[in-house]
Amino acid sequence: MRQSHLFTIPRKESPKDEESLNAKLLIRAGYIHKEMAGVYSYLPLGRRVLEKVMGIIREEMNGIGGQEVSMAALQNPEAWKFTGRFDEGVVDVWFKTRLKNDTELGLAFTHEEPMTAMMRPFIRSYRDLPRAVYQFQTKFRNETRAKSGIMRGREFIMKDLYSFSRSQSDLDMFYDEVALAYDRIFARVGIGERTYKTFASGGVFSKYSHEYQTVCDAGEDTIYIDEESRIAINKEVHTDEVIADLRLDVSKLVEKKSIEVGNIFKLGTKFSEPLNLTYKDEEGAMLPVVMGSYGIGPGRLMGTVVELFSDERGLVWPESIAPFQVHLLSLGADEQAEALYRLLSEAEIEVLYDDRDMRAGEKFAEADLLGLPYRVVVGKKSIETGMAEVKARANTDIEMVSLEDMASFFSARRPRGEKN
RNA sequence: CGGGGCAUAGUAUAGUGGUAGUACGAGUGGUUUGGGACCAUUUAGUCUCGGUUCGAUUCCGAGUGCCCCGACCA
Repeated sequence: MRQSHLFTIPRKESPKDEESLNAKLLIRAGYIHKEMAGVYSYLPLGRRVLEKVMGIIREEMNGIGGQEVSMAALQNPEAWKFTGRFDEGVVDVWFKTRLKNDTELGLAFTHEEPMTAMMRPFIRSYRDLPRAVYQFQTKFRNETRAKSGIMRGREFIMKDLYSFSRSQSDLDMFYDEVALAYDRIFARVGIGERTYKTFASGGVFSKYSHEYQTVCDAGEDTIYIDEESRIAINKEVHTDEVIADLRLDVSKLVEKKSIEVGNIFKLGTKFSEPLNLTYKDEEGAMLPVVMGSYGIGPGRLMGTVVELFSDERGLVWPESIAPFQVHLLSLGADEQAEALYRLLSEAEIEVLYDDRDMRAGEKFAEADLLGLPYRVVVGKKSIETGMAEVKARANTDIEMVSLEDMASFFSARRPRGEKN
């Protein structure tokens, strides 16, 4: 993409109505636009990052048999009445609205009830199980206090996966598969080694649930980590019983601030029973389906990466989720830069081409702010030598690469998992 | 929801009970061109409502918005 066509404009100064690093940088760099407290729009660059994140999640969800759907954000209270969760006294984050005829509706804050109800006609016997259904969908939560930029908003996209199994043991198996898929997702996004599968409070059907907590000072959560075993527990379950149960040594636990980037939860029959989602087993007995739910917030994940990897000059994207792989800057060598841009584009390398007529300093500063993994500078020297300078955003090393080798240079560095 | 703070051009900030200033940005002309250049010129602003006052952007009250701490958080 030509930067002269990109409608967003980086700015030098941080917005005064943001305190969190992720919001400051993403707004400055033109990745997001703030609509109101806790509500952000994604601009072209931000949208591309979000798509990359969702692409990785999608691949991993499909890899464990997930089938993607897209459920409505407007919700009929009907299904919710079976669980009592339409009641404001039970769930206080609802946004509600009304039809012209005065029927009350809810705006999705999660989808257990509608999902469970939707699956009823499709799950009849044990032959229809197991199933895993997921979506990327906008959730609305009327938080009393939005905070931390895109980390805790009132409207956000969530990947929510729901599993449907015959038995608790089948659920346990699938749950572990999801856990492994989550590990792969966080590793691919670049935060694997800082992300801990963390024990958190469970529900009626299991002792614990698990949260994926990424160690980061900007986090809202507190976890305790045993580095040797990589076992972590949320502060909320930091009790003598739990520590004994998990055979942890209190003295070895290290307290850390962290961001909850995902969670996995065994629901059991908590929803299938009240909503009457049943199947017939081999003997013809009607049994409730055993369910699980598994969430990841792609936007929060993006914010976490910003918090973790940015430096004083701006954003620093891991290659796997960068909006473009290469930032091509022309410094007074437009002809060569144009040719290189065409070459890279033909090789299907994602390039943001700074074809604007601006001073070098501004181009460098903006490139640093945008944080694309590789910066390629085509300047006057390139005209004579046929070489361009390649620099990774994450370090200071500069490599000279000939213009004709550039496409294969970057093809070899293409992040894994990408199809093109 | 409890507590605290803030609200001035597109952005970031000064300042004053009496004609609102600076920087960046943007427009125009020119000189520049490898780390946010320079000159000239133009552009544009006091959150809303009410009160005090001859006069309010400034003081007072309410509202709204935003930020932070806490509470809350499938």
